[in-house]
Amino acid sequence: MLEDIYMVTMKKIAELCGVSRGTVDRALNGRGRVNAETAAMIKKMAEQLGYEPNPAGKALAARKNHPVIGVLLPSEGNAFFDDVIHGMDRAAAAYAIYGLTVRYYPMKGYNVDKQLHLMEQMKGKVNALIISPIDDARIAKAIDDFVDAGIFVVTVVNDIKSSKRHCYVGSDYFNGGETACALLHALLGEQAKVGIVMGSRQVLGHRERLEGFEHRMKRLPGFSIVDVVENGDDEICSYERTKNLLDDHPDISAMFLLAAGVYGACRAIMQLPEGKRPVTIAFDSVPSTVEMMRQGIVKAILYQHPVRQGRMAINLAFEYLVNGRMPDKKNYIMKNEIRLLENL
Amino acid sequence: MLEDIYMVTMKKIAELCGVSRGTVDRALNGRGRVNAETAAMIKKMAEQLGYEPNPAGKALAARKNHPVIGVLLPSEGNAFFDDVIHGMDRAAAAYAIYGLTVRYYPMKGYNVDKQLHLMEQMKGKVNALIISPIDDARIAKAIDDFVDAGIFVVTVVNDIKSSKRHCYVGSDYFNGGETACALLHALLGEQAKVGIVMGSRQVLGHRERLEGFEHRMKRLPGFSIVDVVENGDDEICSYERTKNLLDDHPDISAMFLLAAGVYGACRAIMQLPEGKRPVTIAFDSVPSTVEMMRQGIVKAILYQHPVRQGRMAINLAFEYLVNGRMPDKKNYIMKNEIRLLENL
DNA sequence: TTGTATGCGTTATCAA
DNA sequence: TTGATAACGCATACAA
Repeated sequence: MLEDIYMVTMKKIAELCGVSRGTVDRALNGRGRVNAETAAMIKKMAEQLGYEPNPAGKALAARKNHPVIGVLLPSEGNAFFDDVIHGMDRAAAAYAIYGLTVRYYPMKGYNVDKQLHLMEQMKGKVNALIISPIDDARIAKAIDDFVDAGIFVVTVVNDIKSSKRHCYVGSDYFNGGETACALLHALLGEQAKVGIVMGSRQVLGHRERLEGFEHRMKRLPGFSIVDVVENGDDEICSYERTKNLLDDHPDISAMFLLAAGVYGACRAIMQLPEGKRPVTIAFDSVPSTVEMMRQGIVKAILYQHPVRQGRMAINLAFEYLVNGRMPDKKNYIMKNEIRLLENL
Repeated sequence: MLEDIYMVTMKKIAELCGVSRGTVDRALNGRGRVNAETAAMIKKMAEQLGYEPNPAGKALAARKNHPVIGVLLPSEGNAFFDDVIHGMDRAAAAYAIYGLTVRYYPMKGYNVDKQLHLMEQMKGKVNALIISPIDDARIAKAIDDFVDAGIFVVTVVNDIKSSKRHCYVGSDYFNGGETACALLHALLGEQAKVGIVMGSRQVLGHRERLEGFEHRMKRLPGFSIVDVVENGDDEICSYERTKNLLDDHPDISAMFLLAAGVYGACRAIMQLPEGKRPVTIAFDSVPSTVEMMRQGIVKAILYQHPVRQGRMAINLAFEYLVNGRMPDKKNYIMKNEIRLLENL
């Protein structure tokens, strides 16, 4: 009987220990005001019986609490986050019955001061923080302050490993780079001259993708990276830099667009005659990229389950706030999926 | 305040209607023994206030009920279902606190009489049926009997559209075929002579995959199907038929393994000299197929989220049994993902 | 330091 | 046909 382990209730423990339910509650939840010996005895008993608190009971009793999750994302003008937020909204709707509220703090781009400012605003207003942090020491420090103040912190999409955040939900960027390289290998065969367009070396995920790509490439002697340009996630810049890249290196046979700015880069690629265009792959199925797949410019994309990332982040915060459950892993990593136009 | 709409409880409705909570319960849950007019009034009030039952309350009260989900799968000796069952187990563990039990009825292969026999055994013992049905009129009839008896029925992995099943969880097989064809196109370019190994034309999903492949191929004049062989999901048969296929058609440049028997087919392919081997793709990342990817025989697979399929099937049954919520869709379709060795 | 009473929202049982 | 009451598991305010 699988469910028998859940049949262990506080009431039962109280009976077995010959104390009241209140005492059991205080002992198990460390609320103090309880004899040290009795507490030890109760804890031991709970341990032995494999007591697990019943979430439904907790939820019911906690109706007066109205925990708030604060969500801080650089989502303005970044279509990828639309899907992340969609996942969050759906999860939030499901948990509204527990009195859970989600409050969004959107920002544009990767300005450290701006992000710090928003974090300052959130202080005292949220019981959990979901953040897509900039990879910066000051941000790490600010996150640690939240954790030290007893706030539950989840990083999503981007991570800061040096911080005390409770856990991370996102993709494996290094593996994304490896997979991209293997994909180009599968598409092109043994020989390729690759042009790479990235967002910014300031962004940890972008760097890791590049490293993953290079790492996988070591096993491919016929592969070489012609050049790597940065577009700062800006479409116009992406267009210009890609145009220059293609002009300078007419021998490029593959393009790897490892971050935003896909549309701009593709516009530059489209200027080449149809037979001369490099095989192009990109990340994420945002609308403009899908359009470029329809046009035949982008051959395949790597998909990182943005909706699930959003849902999972809310999930973890919910479990902590409402059920008092710590995440059982430090990292929740989504697979990098390969998608063609056919299986978008 | 988003959560205010959920603050509508049965108690509140009872007060507003000037009746007791018991009456509200009977009216809203259609348990009978209630005056038609009062029932209508209560329902209207609940509707107006946007009443949503509180799952936590339900869970607590439903501890006395022990709903049982019966799961009938042709899982014996089929590694794909291991993942499906894993997803079910995890979901079941999460719902055990609601007193939910899952009971498995495994079978081997696609014998209609055997499946009917097991369904007969389940009668009266389960409150919901999750089944991977054989595409047969007698099975459809048996499913209808369950539905008529008030049992909630979910088809998973395989479907019978002609039955009254409440909903289907699985993949889009036609799209899987299309995607496979597009993938081979991406890997091989414009020219390909394709050999196809399938399980059985008796299996709806296999037929649909083949149709999807053929449909997508219409846009590829350089593509042709050399031959289609059936292996009955048997490794030895798969090996023999594939061997004959390759012997008869030395010009084959691509192999599409659209069902089980991947290992057997690969063993036949391995007998060809390394430079002469066709580009091979297959479905599902079962261990033996993964091994064939490591060996470099299978270049890519199509992945159909088996774990999520299992989880979702349990989910739907749970929502119905415990929360009384009908599924909001008839079909829950997983994406066909493309995976290389790198992103398995 | 400990016990008791009450309430959260729903359902089931029994009495009216 | 209805209403009252207890119960599910947990948390908390208050009494002892």
